[in-house]
Parts: sequence; C-alpha cells; structure tokens
Amino acid sequence: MARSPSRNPPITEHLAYLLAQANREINRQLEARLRDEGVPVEQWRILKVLSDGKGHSMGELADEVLLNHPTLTKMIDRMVSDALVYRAQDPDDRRKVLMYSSERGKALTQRLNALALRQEAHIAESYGDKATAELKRLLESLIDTAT
Amino acid sequence: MARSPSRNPPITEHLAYLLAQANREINRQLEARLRDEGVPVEQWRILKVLSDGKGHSMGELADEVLLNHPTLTKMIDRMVSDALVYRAQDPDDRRKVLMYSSERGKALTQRLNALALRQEAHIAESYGDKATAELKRLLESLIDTAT
DNA sequence: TCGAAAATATTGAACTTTCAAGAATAGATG
DNA sequence: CATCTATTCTTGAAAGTTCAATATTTTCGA
Repeated sequence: MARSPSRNPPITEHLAYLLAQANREINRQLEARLRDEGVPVEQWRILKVLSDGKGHSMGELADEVLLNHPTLTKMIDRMVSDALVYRAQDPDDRRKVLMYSSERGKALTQRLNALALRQEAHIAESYGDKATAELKRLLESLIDTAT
Repeated sequence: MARSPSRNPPITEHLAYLLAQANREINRQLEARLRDEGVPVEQWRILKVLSDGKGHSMGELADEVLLNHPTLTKMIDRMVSDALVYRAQDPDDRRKVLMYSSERGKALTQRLNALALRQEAHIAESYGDKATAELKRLLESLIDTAT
C-alpha cells in the first residue's frame, strides 16, 4: 500500500526545482542573445521598463525588474557611468529618486527588444504557440496566487 | 491595422520574465521555510541529490543542482566544513571527485525534505492540484525542448 | 507644531559568484 | 609509446550581491 504521510519525490518533481531549471535555461539563452550588445539581462529589463518615458522611483523599479534594493542601486551606478540612464530627484517627494532612460539608452533598448523578440519567437516556434500561451497563463496565475 | 513585424509587448508578457518572477517568488518562500535549519536552497538540493547514497562526481552534481562548476566547488567546501558531505576520489577515474552525504547530512536532509514537502503541499492547496500538475508538465516539456 | 515613527535610497563590509587560468589524469593519434 | 588533446576539478582575482547600518525626507499622532 502507498504510505500517504511523507512521500519522498525526487527533486525533479518539485515545482521549485522545475522553475529554477526552466528559468536558468531560458535566461541562459536570452543572455546569449543579448551578448551581442554586451548587456546583462537585468539591464535590458531596466531599460525596457524605463522605455515608457515616465520616471520610475528606485523602489518601483526594483520590484519591476526583480532586483533587490542595494543590487539595483549599484547596477544603476554602472548604467549611469555608461550614460544609459540618469537620476533625477522627485519634486513631489524628495526622498525619491526618479530614473529615466537617456537617448543612448533608448536607442540601445530598441536593439535589445529586437533580440529579445527573436528569442520569444524561437521559443514559440520550437515549443509551440499553444503550449507557450498556456504556460504563460499558468505562470501569471501562480504569481498572482503566490505573491 | 496591426503591424505584424516588431510588436512591442510589455516585459510582463515575456516568458523569460514570467519564469524569473515565478522562480523568484517560489524560491523566496522555500528559502523562508528552510531558514528554520539555516540552510540555503542550493544546499538542500545537494543533500537531496546525494541522499541516494551513491557517489556523484562534481560535474554530475553541478548539473543536477543547477550550479556552475566553481560555485559548486566552493559551496561544497563550506558543506565539508560543516561536516554535511565528504569528498572521495573515484578509483575508476582519478580526475573525478565523488561526493557523499555524511550521517549528519542525511539526518539534516530528512528535516529539510519535510520542510520542502510542506511548501509543495501549500502550493498545491492554494494554487490547485490540477493547475500545479499542469504547470509541472509544461515546465518539464519546456526544459526538454530548450535544453 | 513638535517629535517619533515610517519610508526611501545609498553605503561599506562581508560574503558569494564568476571568469580565466592552472594542475592532474585520461584518451586518442601518429 | 610518446605526445597531443580533452576532461575534470580547483584556485585566485575580479566582479557582483547582500546584510546591516546610515542619511534624508515625509507622515502621523500627541
């Protein structure tokens, strides 16, 4: 008979593991594409989020690009050095720093978007449109539930 | 009319982003549970993989636990210091190092497995058995395709 | 309005990861 | 079998991340 208390599944059956593995692989592939422009995935995320032209505070941005606070600060320091983004003080709340993309940043963003889209297209093609859409739907729903 | 070449979806629609977000959140939660034992997620993975009692070479292990080579070496160094695992030379191929779990490691593994299973159960409950199973299935299939 | 508490961002030190190179062993080729 | 190449693992230096503490500004209650 199957004992119900304390099954012991292999690690490959844990959702946490499957997510980590899938994320690692897809991220690796995206990274390889972005290497053409010498930009880490996180910087693409930042540029993409900032491409709406509105100022984003460091706090907002950290959430949006999935980085924690001090990590973002230091990554932004590097991007400021590269003249991709710039800081401005929020006039309405002087504790806040608002981030904007520079012209140079915007131009780069377009090239990066094209590379990222190519990856999306590649996945949709090899993995299937239907499965891709369904996977995205389930992931969104998991994020909703888990957050 | 919709222009087909070069749509520009928000980042939240990219599979790479959704995977990163979901992984981050689930990993965070697992981390919080494992904190009871003061062990990082990666060390649980290592212990769990080694709990089959067979020797795993560093190369195999690195693949299995989703770490790259030098990172694993240094994490194993720490675990050896904590007497959780030990190294042995492979008699059949003296380039290889075989890793084993110690008794102390095995005892810890059991406690960690219980914590991890509780998370799995929590997810299955809040997110739904059906959705969880389907998500796992899709992730496995994505990994197959992408690897 | 004053002062305590909360929110926002940055910093420095400690720790971890990564990259490139190196050391050791095994396999292959002439 | 001698040597050349490939495989496996580790190391040291550089780069990146994280934790705890700090500085600044805002909010809120007495």
